[in-house]
Amino acid sequence: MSQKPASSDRPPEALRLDNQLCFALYGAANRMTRLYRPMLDALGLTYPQYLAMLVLWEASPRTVGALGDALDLDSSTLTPLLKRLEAGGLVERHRDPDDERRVIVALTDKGRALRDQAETIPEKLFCALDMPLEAVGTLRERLKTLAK
Amino acid sequence: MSQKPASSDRPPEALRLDNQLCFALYGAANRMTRLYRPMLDALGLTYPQYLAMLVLWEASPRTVGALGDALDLDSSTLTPLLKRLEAGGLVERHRDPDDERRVIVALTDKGRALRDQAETIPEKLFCALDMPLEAVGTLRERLKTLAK
DNA sequence: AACGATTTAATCGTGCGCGATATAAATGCA
DNA sequence: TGCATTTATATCGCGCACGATTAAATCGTT
Repeated sequence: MSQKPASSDRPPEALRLDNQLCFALYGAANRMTRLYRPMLDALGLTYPQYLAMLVLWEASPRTVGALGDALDLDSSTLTPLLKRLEAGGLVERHRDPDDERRVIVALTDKGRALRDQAETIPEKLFCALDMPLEAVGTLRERLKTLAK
Repeated sequence: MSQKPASSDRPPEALRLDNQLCFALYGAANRMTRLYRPMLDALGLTYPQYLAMLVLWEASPRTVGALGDALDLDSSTLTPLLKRLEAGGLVERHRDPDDERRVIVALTDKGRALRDQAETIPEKLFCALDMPLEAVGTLRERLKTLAK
């Protein structure tokens, strides 16, 4: 009954899009960005900018390097992003006098104030997800350790 | 003992980066792309190009719209990507004679042949993940339904 | 003090994602 | 038939991600 698949029977299961963790992750990440977009538009932030602001709301000032460590991004991504946040008046950037290689990124009053508007976002997003709180936590922790 | 957090005690738990499903997803997706990159470089493909090829290896030819449905991308993303695949000789694009609005994307012999080289990728990636097969499947299915 | 190695950030080019818009073909319907 | 509407793809601009490179400051060793 069973038969060894000939070359023409490919793709094998392993290459089917449906079986790819990578595609599930890719699609979920794209959909998540779309879910945030309308809320972040109201704050004048993009999705990666929002993540950078989360880091700064926890601790400001921070060096570019420290931000990069927290977000797992390097300066070629962060520098232009931070310049846009600076242009929007949310942060200030200046060289560290103690080590001129470093650039210190600090929230402005406007940047700190934006946190108040952001506070409603997690709740709204949780509702949009329509998923038990515990399941969200489980998934989040699983993703944190994925490929790391 | 307990105290109501004052305004200065923010950010509240809800805004902490550690608690964000969106950031876990963002980071995992970035890391996944990095994990694939060396393998895909060998095939001359980017990560989204690889996903498009997976779709075509399952069924070619397909219209741009059908590819977009499968990948959840629209023509503004796909058209340039497909032009690059065409420039690389992996696909051909031509208008559907039965409906001149549609563009049909078909694998070339070279595009079909690339599948042989791609076949080793899922196994290599699974090893790199270092995660039980069942856990990969569970995570994948969970992600498929996330925010959809 | 000198000088090579390391660290830190910026710059540049390429390829996504996607909103907004454009264009052309097909369809609906009065 | 004629014309508005809908559908399918393409175009354009912006903001990431990231590899490769550059430039400057600091560190370590002698």
